[in-house]
Amino acid sequence: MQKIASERSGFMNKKHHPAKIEDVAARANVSIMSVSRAIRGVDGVSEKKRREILRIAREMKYVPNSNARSLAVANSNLIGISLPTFAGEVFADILNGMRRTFDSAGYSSVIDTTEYSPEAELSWVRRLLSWQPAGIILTGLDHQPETVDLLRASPIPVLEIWDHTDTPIDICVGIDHYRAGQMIGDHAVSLGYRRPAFVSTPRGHDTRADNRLAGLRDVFARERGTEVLSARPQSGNSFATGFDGTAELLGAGAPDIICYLNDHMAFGGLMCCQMRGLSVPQDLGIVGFNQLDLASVLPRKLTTVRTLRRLMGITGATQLLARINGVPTEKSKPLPLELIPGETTRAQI
Amino acid sequence: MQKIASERSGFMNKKHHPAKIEDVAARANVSIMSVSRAIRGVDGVSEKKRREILRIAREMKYVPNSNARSLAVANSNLIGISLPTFAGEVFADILNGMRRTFDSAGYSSVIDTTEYSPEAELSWVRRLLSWQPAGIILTGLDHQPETVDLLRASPIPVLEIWDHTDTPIDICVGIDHYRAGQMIGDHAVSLGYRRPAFVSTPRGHDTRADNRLAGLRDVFARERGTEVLSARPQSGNSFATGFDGTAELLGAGAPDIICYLNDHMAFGGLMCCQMRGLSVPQDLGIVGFNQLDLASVLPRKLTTVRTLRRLMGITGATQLLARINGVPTEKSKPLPLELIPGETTRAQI
DNA sequence: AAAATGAACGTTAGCGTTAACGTTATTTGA
DNA sequence: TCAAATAACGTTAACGCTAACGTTCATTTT
Repeated sequence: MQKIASERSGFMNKKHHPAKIEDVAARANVSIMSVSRAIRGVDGVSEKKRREILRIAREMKYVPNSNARSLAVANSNLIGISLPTFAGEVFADILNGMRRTFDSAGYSSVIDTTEYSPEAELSWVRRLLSWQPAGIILTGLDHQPETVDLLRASPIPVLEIWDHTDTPIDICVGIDHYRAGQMIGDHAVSLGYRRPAFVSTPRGHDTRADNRLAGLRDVFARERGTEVLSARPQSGNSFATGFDGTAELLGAGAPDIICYLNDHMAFGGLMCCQMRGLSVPQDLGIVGFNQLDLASVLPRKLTTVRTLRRLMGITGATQLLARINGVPTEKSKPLPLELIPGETTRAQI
Repeated sequence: MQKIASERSGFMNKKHHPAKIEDVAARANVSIMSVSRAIRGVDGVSEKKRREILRIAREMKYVPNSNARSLAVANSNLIGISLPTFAGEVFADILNGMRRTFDSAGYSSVIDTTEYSPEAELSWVRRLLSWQPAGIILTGLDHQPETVDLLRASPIPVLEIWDHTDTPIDICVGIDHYRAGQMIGDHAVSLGYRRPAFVSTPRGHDTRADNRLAGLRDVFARERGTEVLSARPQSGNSFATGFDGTAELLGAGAPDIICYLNDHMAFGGLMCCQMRGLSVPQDLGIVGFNQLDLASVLPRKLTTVRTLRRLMGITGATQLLARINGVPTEKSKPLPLELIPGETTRAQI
């Protein structure tokens, strides 16, 4: 004597309410559970009935309610991801690696960007937790204390990606940005450069930029006893930042090599040099970072550092999936860096 | 005589189960409903008790279960978004515009990329529908019939963005790509060009590229009676595509102007010309699209078409929110295009 | 002073699904 | 041939939350 659920709406002057499992069951003359089993592909229904049920479900345009499912099984197949920004290739590459991995494992990813704000990250984490995600991914290591508390208190696996530390919240996959700065410094020193400079953005919370600068600075302090000039112009985009930062540095001091936060900025720098009639690498060395797509068409090969971003995404996702499935995993996994010598720095002296 | 829910786990050798509303209620000596009301900020609790409850909830690190909430109220504050790709500035710009708008209205967005596959779009739409989202956004107009059926059958508002049509699934905000192609064609014709070519990617389902090419083709057919050469190399990225496509076209015919799917490809083309010793615009005209960041640092201003992508995102999101709130909205809203004459095409003759 | 009001709570009944356990036919084994 | 095993179902009770309606008790109104 149960009433059919879809009748609850009294009269339906608009689009009618979507079918639920109950409606499919009624129409197929089976119990709700048989429909549930048929839909999920678990056994407990005969092949004949399963086909029949699936046919009817399709006919009725039945779409399972994930909220009800997640509530019943007390978890979801969502992976929550926090990125600083969608701009640029870097995070898009990492993201693609992760997504491909999650997709093929049946997980969906929900993404938010924080624009480099730990407060925004915290509010995202709060929202995420309310969805009972299977896992959470944060970019970098710079979090609000409450973010860390919340995540530690929850049973949900957490991956910190892009940066590297031995003491992650849970697990960590990334590169050592300080080491990257050192690599660039070592290379520059080996080529005989003496007056380095660094261009990045004025973002308060891009600790990767700070770490790379620190690595570079330490090498030059040790090997040459020189300071690293630094510019952080507030420009609209990476290309402009590189251009403006270079102009600023060329006005302020007389660097013989400028290192940039990424290849796009380095390109902006190259354009600035070209405009001022400076030749690269004769008058000035230029070093990028990340080996971005742009570099593939430049007539002069850019000196840069290769970061395996896609691989990082895949590795991170794989590690997180392992954690989710209870497989023991390494706390922290650093990815290799490779300095790519190019023609925007002078040849070995 | 109700048992405390958190005790259900028998013994808790790991992190204990997260607190639920019931636990907070017990600890605060009030009913579940008072906690619910306090958390949601609706009235029905005294200020004194509300503060007390919120304090306790925070102490217990209580996080509401969104699945249960969505199930109970039969909707969510999710907006599902489908994009072709995260690569490139275009969709990142649109996305940023949309996200900002949704965020400030209290909605979260869940995003998926289809890599230009309508099949992938369909499976995403299916998954989306199961989450009872408040709205759905698709990029472009090229969908599987079943996608359209599903969305038409559901009561959920749908926005199609980036492209333009008078017969959207529900509502539509974008630009007319055919018109954009015509604009480029008109400009090229007015500058006296006679042998146009077009470079894009080999993606089967980027109908925008096809529409722009069609617009360009029709103008040249009408005004000059000439064909448009076309190259669609399978390269790794936009820059390389532009480079390779240009090489291909220069080998095949003798175009006097090449139009590209976007500025990045145009830059690849410029680099190809530079390498071959061709001077732009004397030997060849170059036209980009979208006015991307890169263009801001190029020494020679690129002829391109400005698209208001961020505005498009904001407009689209605003329209969709209006639909969600039952406010009457226009079916379809085209955004303006502006041709930006530059120095990579010859001056008016 | 009795009645009417309203704020501040609590109770009940779902929301749509699944896990766990029943029940009924059908097959199998000795 | 009959108990035992198995396949194919159905029933019941959650999952954590909220809408709708009850209840209580201090105010206000007449």
